[in-house]
Amino acid sequence: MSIASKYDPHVVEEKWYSYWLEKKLFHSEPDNRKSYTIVIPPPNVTGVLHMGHMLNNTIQDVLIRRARMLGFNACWVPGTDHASISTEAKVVAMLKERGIDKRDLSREQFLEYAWEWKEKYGGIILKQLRKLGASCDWDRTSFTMDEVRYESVIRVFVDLYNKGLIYRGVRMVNWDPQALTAVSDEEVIYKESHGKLFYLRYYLSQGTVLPEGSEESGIKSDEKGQYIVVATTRPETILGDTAVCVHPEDSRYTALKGKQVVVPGVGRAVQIIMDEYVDREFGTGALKITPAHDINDYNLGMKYGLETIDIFNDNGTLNEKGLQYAGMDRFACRKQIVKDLEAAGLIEKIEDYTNKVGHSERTDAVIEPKLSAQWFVRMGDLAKKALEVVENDTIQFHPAKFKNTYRHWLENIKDWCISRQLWWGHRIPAYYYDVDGKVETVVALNREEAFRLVCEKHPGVVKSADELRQDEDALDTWFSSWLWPISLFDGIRNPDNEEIKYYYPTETLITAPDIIFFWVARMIMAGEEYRNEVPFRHVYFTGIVRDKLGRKMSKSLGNSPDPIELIEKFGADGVRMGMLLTAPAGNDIPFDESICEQGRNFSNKIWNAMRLVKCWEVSDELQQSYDNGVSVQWMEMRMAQVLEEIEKDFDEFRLSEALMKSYKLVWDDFCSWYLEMIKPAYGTPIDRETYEATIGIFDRLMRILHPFMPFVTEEIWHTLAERPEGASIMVQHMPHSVFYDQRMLDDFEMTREIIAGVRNLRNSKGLSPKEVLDLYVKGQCPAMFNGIICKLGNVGKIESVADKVEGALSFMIGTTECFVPVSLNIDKEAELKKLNEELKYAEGFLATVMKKLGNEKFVNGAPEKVVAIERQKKADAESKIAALKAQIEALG
RNA sequence: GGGAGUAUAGCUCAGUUGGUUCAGAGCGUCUGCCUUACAAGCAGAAGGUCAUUGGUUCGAACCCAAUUACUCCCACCA
Repeated sequence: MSIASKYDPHVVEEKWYSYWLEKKLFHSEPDNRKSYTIVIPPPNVTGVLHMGHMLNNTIQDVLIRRARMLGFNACWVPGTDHASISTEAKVVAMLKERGIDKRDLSREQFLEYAWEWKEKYGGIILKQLRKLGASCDWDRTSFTMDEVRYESVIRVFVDLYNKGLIYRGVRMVNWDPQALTAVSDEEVIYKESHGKLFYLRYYLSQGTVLPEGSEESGIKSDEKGQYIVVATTRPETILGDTAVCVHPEDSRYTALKGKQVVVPGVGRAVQIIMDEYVDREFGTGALKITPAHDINDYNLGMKYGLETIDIFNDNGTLNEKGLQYAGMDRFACRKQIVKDLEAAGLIEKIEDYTNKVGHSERTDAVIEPKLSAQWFVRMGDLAKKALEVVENDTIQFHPAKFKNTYRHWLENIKDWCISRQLWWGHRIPAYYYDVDGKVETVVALNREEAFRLVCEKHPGVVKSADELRQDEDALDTWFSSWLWPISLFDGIRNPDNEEIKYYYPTETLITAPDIIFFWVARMIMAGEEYRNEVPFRHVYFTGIVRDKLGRKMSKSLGNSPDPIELIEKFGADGVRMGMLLTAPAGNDIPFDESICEQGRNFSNKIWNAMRLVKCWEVSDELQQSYDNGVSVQWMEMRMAQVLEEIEKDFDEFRLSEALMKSYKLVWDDFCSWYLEMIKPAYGTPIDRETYEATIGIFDRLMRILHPFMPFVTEEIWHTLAERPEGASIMVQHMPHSVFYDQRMLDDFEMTREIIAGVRNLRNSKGLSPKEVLDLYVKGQCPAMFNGIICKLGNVGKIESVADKVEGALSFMIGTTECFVPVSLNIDKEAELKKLNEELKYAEGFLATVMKKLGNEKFVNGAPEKVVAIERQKKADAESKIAALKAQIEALG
């Protein structure tokens, strides 16, 4: 038979993926089996596969394939996310390249381009997932903006609004005065910039008299009166000042409590407020408060009921509140106001100062914090329920340490701002109209419905639906993602449909820990609100894939390998295995291409094991030998033992451990031991019974490995035996652990050690593996595997002896002495040295044991079992020491 | 600034309720082998003061405290 000695994944992977698709093996329909559902964390629709996806989706595939083989109705639903911010940014950039400015387009025109873009690049990432072997039910592929998902999102918005859980409020946004739009936090780039820190004088209001002795503190005075000094980097914003704040425990300013100061150059008297927010060390410890132009100031303004004075126009020029500076650009104003204040003697000093200033990623303009009306979801009750189900382990986190992070966030949660100043996304279904010069709002599923509501509320005010003005903003992308596990099965629009009842709740969510708040927490909230049930039972947090220097993978660093190229190089199975081996849950993965080599080598190892087995000539006449019978028995038991461990690992989501154990079971136990044990001598046949047993074992080993390495296992499974048309390993039963005899396994461990001892002896003495040696054993030794020892150690005969053998090399396994007579001269010096070292070690060991046993507190305090073990150790050590001493004496 | 986490062999990680000499695995390294499935392989070996310092205990890699270093998340420095 001619089978290539190297496994070639390329043909195999193509072949089996098409086969699986063709036989509809990934597709799921509700039936009477138990469901096992995973919903994919939807990747950005215009994204391309990176290493993070590889890891995440490999894990999902492992779990879903295993569930399928365990007899569940496994359903893995794929889909993509419209990702408002990043997709819109990409479309804007694309338009710019074509010489089109977004501002010149209408909303409709822009969206047309955006959909065009989506059609062109959307879903590339899903195609790439197929290369990885992902067993998604592709018939169910969804998009967060397709019809079902769109309607679900809008319905939820309307519903929450009607329940009073959605409201409109004020919030500080990052305003780009050049693009005339708000930009997201992610689009703000903080740059170091060299500016000045201006120290301004705020005089106390006329008539204010401070008590004696306050001069040496923060309060100064000159001919014009008493004043305090406030430091600022943005002197132009004093036009919007409505307070000055100091720390309540700052002794320099205690006298100021309840007093007022005058904003320099503006003449407005503002109150002094006291709050612990102020950093006493910074500047003079006094802070000017401009609620309209700084988020912290805004919060303080809310807390103390301060007036909010917005001094800017949208384009960054001063408005009428800017007094004589109205119409000037904000930076020109800064220069002018400094000049004017200096002239008026209101500036104490100016220092150089370096700080970080936010710039717009799109236009590079300096970001202006600006108050604006936004939509919010009330988090109170939703958060409470979401916290509860994680605290009481209805939902389990793996690893559990993320519960802490989760708790902290939910306990300090703020309302969720869900409006975004974007076009690409779900447009907010709020409609505005005017009644007596006042703007009124209705929220409805669509314009017609809105019109109907308006007619009820204010009959005759609005003539037609077209007159209603719909909100220009789109919803935060997470406002659609949080419904994903429900909306995928149409559970929002049709809450009682068969699919949602069957597939929901899903089983496990696999995601990265950095979106625990954005996504995980909110899905839990939505699940509680709309299904009254958690969306998943387990959350498996993957690590972040880094390069081998520990840096995050990023495009700009160019340190992210192309997963598709990796698959080309090492095969999908190799890459999958490489990723999983170094990826315990929640740990970051320092990724190095070379770890995929181990996976590739393993594929090859299995391939060659198959080659070996398939090239044996099978004899029907030959009786199974005793040794072969024992070998089969041992392998079966060993497999049962490891399976037990693997099952436990899966229960605890220790996937790397489970894979490593499977790896060693196949490579070490099966290939290195079992196959060597039963391998017939060259040119001789193997008996049928052993052969069939071996095929059976091989078959089950492939099933164990299948979730990790789907392609190579399918290929080999088909090679091992004739399979009916349409058969596939992916729908075979996963082997279960069965009873095994621990004694027999322990005996074999001893056998292994004896064989290793003999081999080691050869190695260290330069004896050829071809030279047959004899073995004499003094002490306990299982005879069951003697034939195996002879075969694998190339031992001629094994004899049990009562006394030590003169002139032989020796080694000890526990308290058992093994002697190997050799023809060559024994190097007495070296032997003595080795024996003395062992003796020294054994005596040291005995000493520690004796110390323990001599300690009354130990003997009385420790459990009996532990003491008994110590006594046994003492006895073993003593007999070992006696044996070693005897050997040393014999040599010397 | 607030919160969370990590520290064990050259690298990546196990180590379950404190109790066997418990200090482990894989990779890498070194030595010897082209042995008839596989050199993408086979047979062996070496490698660690369990970050540091104290404490609790008969007994600590494990529990407690402090220190040091690193990582992540959130908020952002007037």
